[in-house]
Formats: sequence, C-alpha cells, structure tokens
Amino acid sequence: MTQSDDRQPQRAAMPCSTCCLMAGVCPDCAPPGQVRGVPGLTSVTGASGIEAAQRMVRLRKGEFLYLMGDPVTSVYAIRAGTIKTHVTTEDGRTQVVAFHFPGDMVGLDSLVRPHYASYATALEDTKLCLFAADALRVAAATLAPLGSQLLLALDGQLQRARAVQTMLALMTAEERLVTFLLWLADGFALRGFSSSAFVLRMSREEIGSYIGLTLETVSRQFSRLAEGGLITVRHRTITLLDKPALRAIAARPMILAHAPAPRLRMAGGASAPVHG
Amino acid sequence: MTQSDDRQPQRAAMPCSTCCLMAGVCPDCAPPGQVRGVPGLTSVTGASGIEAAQRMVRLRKGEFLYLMGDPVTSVYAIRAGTIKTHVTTEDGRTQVVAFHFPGDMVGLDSLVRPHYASYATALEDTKLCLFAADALRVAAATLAPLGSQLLLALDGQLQRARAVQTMLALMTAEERLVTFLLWLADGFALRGFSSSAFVLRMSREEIGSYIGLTLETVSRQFSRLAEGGLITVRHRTITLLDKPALRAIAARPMILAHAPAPRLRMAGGASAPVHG
DNA sequence: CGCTTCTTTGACTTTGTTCAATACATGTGG
DNA sequence: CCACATGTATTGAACAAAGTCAAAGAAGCG
Repeated sequence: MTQSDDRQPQRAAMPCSTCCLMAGVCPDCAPPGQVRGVPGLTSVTGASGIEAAQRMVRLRKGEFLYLMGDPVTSVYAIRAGTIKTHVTTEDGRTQVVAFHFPGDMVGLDSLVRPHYASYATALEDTKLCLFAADALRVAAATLAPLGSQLLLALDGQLQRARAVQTMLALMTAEERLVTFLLWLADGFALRGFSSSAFVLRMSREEIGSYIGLTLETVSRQFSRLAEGGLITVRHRTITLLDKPALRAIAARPMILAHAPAPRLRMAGGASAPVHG
Repeated sequence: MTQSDDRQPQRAAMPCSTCCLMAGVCPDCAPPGQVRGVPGLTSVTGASGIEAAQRMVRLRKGEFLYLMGDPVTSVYAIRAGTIKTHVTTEDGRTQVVAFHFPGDMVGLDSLVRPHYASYATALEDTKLCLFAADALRVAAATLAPLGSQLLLALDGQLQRARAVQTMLALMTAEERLVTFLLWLADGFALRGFSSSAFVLRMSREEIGSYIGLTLETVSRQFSRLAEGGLITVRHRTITLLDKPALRAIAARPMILAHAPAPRLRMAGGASAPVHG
C-alpha cells in the first residue's frame, strides 16, 4: 500500500503452480519426477509420456498464440506476460472474452473440442508452457487427479465468465471500469504484486471490448475517477488512491461470498414470489 | 417446420443421457449395472457406491432448488422442466445467469466449491436427478471417465457463458432477443421438438435479465419483430416465421464454426495489427 | 526525429431506460 | 359461471446514458 510496493508487476515470472501441477515437467518449473501437491501423479505421468510433449513457448507482443478455427493441438499455462482471448463478429468487430495472467491456463476452453473457439494474442512478450492437447486429453481420461485439476481450472474460467456476464447486464460504465480495476488489483495481489499501483497491459479499446464499452467511454470514466481523486491515471500507469470508495462503487454485483442468503420458502405454494 | 411439428415441447421428459452417463443408476433412466457409452464405468461406480446417493427430486413452479450461499450438497441433471440460475445484487436486483433445460446439469458450476454461487429456481414443474456432491467429487477424483464427463458438461456451460458475454458486449436489443430466440429454437430442435413454435417458460422480465435489457424493451422488440412479420407473439407462445431473416439479424456474433480464420501473420513484427 | 498509434476531450445523436397508464390472462372465490 | 384480483404484458412520452463523429494532444517505436 505504500510507495515501496509500487514495483512493476507484469514482467515478472511466476513459479507457475498450474504448470507444475498439470504434469510436472516444465523446463524451468519443477524437475521431472518431482511434482508438488498431487501425490502419485509423477509416476503415472511418466507412464503416459506426457512430459515428452511439453515445451516452452515464447511470444512477442502482438503475436498470436492460436487462431480461432485452428485445430486444437495444445493447451498453455502462462509463466510470464499477458494473453487476451478474443472472438470476432462477421462485420469485423472484436470482443475480448478474457485476459489471462501468469499462472492462468489458455486454450482450456477448447480442450474438449476439435477447433479453437477464440483467438489468443500476446499483449506483451510472453512465456508459456505448452501441453500437447491429445496427450492431455488422454491423461485426463486416464488420470483422475489431472482431471480434477482441469475441472478446477475450467470452473475458475466459468466463474469469471459469469461475473462478466452479470457485470455487462447490470452495471453502468463507471461501475464496470471500477470492477475491472479491482479485479486486476486482486489478481496482482494474488501474485504478490502491488494491488494499488500497476500498469495496464491492454489498450483502452481492449478494456472497452472486455467490459462492453467504447474506448472513448473508458477514457472518460478514467478521467472522471481521477477528477474525483479515487485514482491516478498516467497513460497506462494506474494508482488506486481510495480502494474503499472504489469497492463501494463496484459493490453492486453479486455476492460471491458465503452469504447468509435470505431465507425464502423452499417448499411453499406455486404462488410464492420467485424473487425479491 | 410444418404445422404438425408445433406440439408443446416443454412438458415432455427426456431420456436424460447426462444423467445416465453420470452414474448410470437413475430410477427412471438406465437400470443399474448397465451404462451406455462409458466402458468400465459401471463396475467402478459400483465400487464407489455413488448410486446409493442418487434420487429423484420434484419441484413445483417457483420453488428453489438451492439458494446462493447454501453448502453444496448435490448436483442435478434435469429430466423434465426448466430451471433458471440467478444471482442478486446488494440493492436487490436480479440477474439470470443461465436457463437450464432437460438434459442439462444444474449446480455443476458449484461442484468444486463449498457454497452455491447462485440461486436455482424452477420456472415450471420440474423433475431432476440428484447426485450427492461429495460422492461425485470423490468419484471425479478417482474415476477418470467421470471426470471427462464433468469436464465436458462444464465446458458446455463455459461456452454458453462466453457467448452471452459477447452478446451483451456487442449486440443491440433486437439482435439480443433474436439470438436468444434462436438459441431456444436450437435447444428444442436438439431435444426433438419444434424449433419454429414453442412457448416460453420465462417472463419478459427474466428474458430481459438474461440478455441485459428491461422487460419493456423486450416487449417492444417482440412487437417490432411481429410487425415485421418475422415472428408471431401470443403472450408466451412464439412462432418463428422467417428463420433465415432472423439468423441474418443475429449473424453478428462470433463464428463458433470451423471458420477458415483470416490468415494473419503468426511470427511477424510486433507492429502487426492486433485485430483487423 | 518523424511517424504511427493511442489517448483525451468536445459536440451531437442514438438507443434503451424510466415512469406511467392501460390492457390482457389466468386463476379464485362468490 | 362470472366478477374480481393478481401478476404479466403492451405502449407512450420524457429522459439519461453511452455511442458516434471529429479533432487535437501525448507516447512509443523505428
């Protein structure tokens, strides 16, 4: 929260727990035969020969990891950098469906289908661990612990997609942008970086595409928040000055917490109000 | 497509392949010890004792299947009827995050977490197969084929959530409603019912909540489409009169098909346009 | 250092929301 | 069986929020 924790977060590499857990033989991750957290995984992995299929991938800014419609050959875990996955409309407009940061999986949503359902593009120079999709499919269908990992990762992406869904349906421009910033902040905090000062890896247009606004509206909202003293904006460098106030603005969306949940009749008459 | 295929779809029960595949011992589904499609599943299922935990659940219209925040005790497969899953904001507004029809899983998105992340409410009288969540978790972590099934089901929900996401971000009111109607039609077709005439199980308000519009706007768009001769609206009974025209309206969203994908430079300079 | 891309800001338009009134349908009780 | 009550749907008019078009300013890149 102080000045000293304002270091640049995005360039740093992560221990990439996902990558290690998935199969355990990432060149820079864990040495072969030594997998943390999933007992019994190593031996079976060795048996199915997944590790042979793995390797490191490097992307420069703007390069594609895969294109929509390509046959699904691999799934990736990000070690360093940022990836956006996006789709296009027939009239050429683009929609960002997710941003992926170190430790996240990319292409996971295409694992069970033959062709990628989106584009994946690097927003900056990025390093990833590659997993051969067919090996992974075989492994997931053979090796239960691996299946659980995939289940978990996929569920995480579903939760996020649902959160975006309700954001887009219910929130105003200001609320959307604040929510987005707080998501980023939380992500950085989770990765051990400053959650109050960071630099955006994506353009205004990409932010707008993700949260359903035009780039102009995103820019205007940044300015308004800065005028209000809630944040500081210098190009892509953002500082969150008043997180409580920001959280108050974003407070509208769903309560994912262990809410007590208003006790409503569970077996009452059909005339019971559906909600409210 | 003719008059004769205008029978009422929603009351009918389905063979519920999901339910059968999941564990194979649904009372009305497949007899124990006889599971189709997943070789080797039966014996192991017998060993883990899942089938004992299963039973049928019946809900009347308006009743809750579970509440947000409740401990996750079960996961469900719909045999007949319709379920909506929804969340609420702090100020009491509701957002439908998904509609579930026969054959769909409900509560799957909460399987890997301790508390339900949404409410689930019956839109009509509904029959479901219940699976004890802990048994399912154990089985998924033991039994690879089951994990694959869950992976598949979860992926389906993620794809749909992503589709809603891009719908909300890019489409106009008319496009959203048309897209929604076509999704419904496709769902009915998939289940062997008429895809050109059906009755909505949800109110204008619930539709609006799902596609990010107010109930008034939904109503107006229904009227406009009817004026244009594209559909017929009689309360909740909808007839799609000109599906090609409707598809043209909805054509904006992403191409999930095996698109040839515009070949863009894959290893070119960083100055390559991120999107065309 | 010049070019390109990204960002900001302004003026105007469009779309969808809000508020409000009316109509319709279904199911209930007299 | 009908009148009534309730939730649900339609429609109109005024309003607000975000989008569009346009132009100028700032950063980053070669």
